[in-house]
Parts: sequence; structure tokens; C-alpha cells
Amino acid sequence: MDFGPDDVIDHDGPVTPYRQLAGILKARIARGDWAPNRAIPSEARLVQEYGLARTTVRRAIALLVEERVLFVVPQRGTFVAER
Amino acid sequence: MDFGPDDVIDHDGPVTPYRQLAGILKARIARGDWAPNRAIPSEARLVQEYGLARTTVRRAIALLVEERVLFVVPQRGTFVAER
DNA sequence: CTTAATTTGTGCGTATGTATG
DNA sequence: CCATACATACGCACAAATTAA
Repeated sequence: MDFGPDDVIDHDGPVTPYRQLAGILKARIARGDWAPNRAIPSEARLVQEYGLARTTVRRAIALLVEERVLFVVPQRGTFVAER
Repeated sequence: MDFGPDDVIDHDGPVTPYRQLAGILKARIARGDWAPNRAIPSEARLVQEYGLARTTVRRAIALLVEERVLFVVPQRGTFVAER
């Protein structure tokens, strides 16, 4: 299998960066990178890894929280929801 | 019944370690590990048994003291409240 | 009486993570 | 991108009181 360089943000494409990141995170969760109730990388890490602004990372997370894919625990981290 | 390895702290989960310990202690009290007016293990022991920092153990105890589940006697120990 | 061990009380410093402007 | 605030966790060290040897 080849998951390909799906983990690169295209800043000039038609899809907004935060939606790209949201898609990447969903793919990585589906792939099993992080199990349910496990924390995904911190916002700071995601900023580094994907070369995005923190605002953008937070927007992507907010989107996935809305979709019940992630849930945030204040002062603790962002976790993968079950199911 | 299976009490399971509920006595293991997950440092990376969404639930704070001190809250996990508080839950474990409450479960052990309910289970009858220590009767009312009997001392629970010392802070130092709990630190060893659960691999936590003393600060964390004390926070868990403080929480249960607030809930009237435990009471502390300085230089004496921490005891199970009645009821 | 002295000493050592035990137990809670307290403070300081460091690190990580989210929340917010 | 930067700064500040807050909550949490860990490690270390010392104090005070009690008990045991």
C-alpha cells in the first residue's frame, strides 16, 4: 500500500489549507495512527509538521470536533473520538 | 466480577491522572479495601504503587477530602470517612 | 534521652498543553 | 507570530510532628 504524500499542504490549490489538514487528520485516524481516546499531536506540533499557522490548525480541529471525530479536553489535549 | 486493571494510570488519556487516581481510590474504598476510620496507604506508597508524582497524589486526595470521602490527620495519615 | 524512620505540609523550578488577545 | 494566563504533572528539598528503636 502507498498512502502517498497526502500529508503535504498545497497553499495555492482550490481547497483551503484547514480543510486539507482536516482531511489529512481524518485519513490518519482511519489509518490507525491514533486510536480512540488517544491524543493527536499538540497544536504546536501540527504547526511545525505541516507548516501552518496556529489559527489554521485550530480551525481544522474545530471542524473535526464539529464532526465528532475529535474532542478537546482543556489543559489536556485533543483526542480521537470513538467510532 | 472482574475489577480488572483499573488500577493503572494512563498518562496520555483524556482523563487527568489525579482524577484517575481519585476514581481508583473511591472504587477500592467501595470494594472494602479499607474500612471507615482506617488509613489508606501513605502518599509515598501511592507514589510508588501508581508511579505518580507526590503533587499528583496529593491532588487526588484533596479532591476526595473535598468530597468528604477521606479526611487527613497531619503527621498521622489519611483516613476513610464514615458513610 | 537520643536517634532514626515515617507521614503530612509547603515551596520552588521546569515542562507541556490549551485558552485568549 | 507573539505574549500571557491557567491547569496539570513531575522532581526535589526541607520543615514539623509523631512514633519506634
